[in-house]
Amino acid sequence: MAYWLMKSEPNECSIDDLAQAPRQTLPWTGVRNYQARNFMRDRFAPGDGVLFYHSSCPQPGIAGVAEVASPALTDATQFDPTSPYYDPASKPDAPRWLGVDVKLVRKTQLLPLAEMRAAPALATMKVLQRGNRLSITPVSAAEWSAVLALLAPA
DNA sequence: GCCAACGTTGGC
DNA sequence: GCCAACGTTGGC
Repeated sequence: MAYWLMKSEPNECSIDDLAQAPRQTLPWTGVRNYQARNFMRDRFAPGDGVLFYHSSCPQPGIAGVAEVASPALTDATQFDPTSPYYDPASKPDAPRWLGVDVKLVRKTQLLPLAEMRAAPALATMKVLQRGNRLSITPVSAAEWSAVLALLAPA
């Protein structure tokens, strides 16, 4: 079992959107970075733990816990000309981009980025490293446990 | 709005 | 294969 941190802009998809979705499950779409895609393709497995992170917003931080709920699937938005994630170079017989279904485990109180930075046990987290921009980053078992210890119930 | 950092593109 | 230019991310 592996653990991941996945960034989402709450403007687009927040923890509340996930909570209100049917079966509290949504397809994770719009990943357009090969490294992040490869994590989903090669290393994700159903049941993996996910830290749901709100980025590019007034209060960035971890907003809840989720889990991987499907194998890697073709991201339909790459073929939708009306989508901001449309990729005209991707062909239906050779899809370039993948996603997974993500299911809510629980919403929590927001663990703000500033508190994450202040926690020594989280200092190794990829998302906190200088210059990190990856929307999906691996989380170690130790980091996962340390985050859960800091996450208060909603 | 600013800016640092990074990924991608494309000419050579 | 190199590398400069450009676009994007994302915190502040």
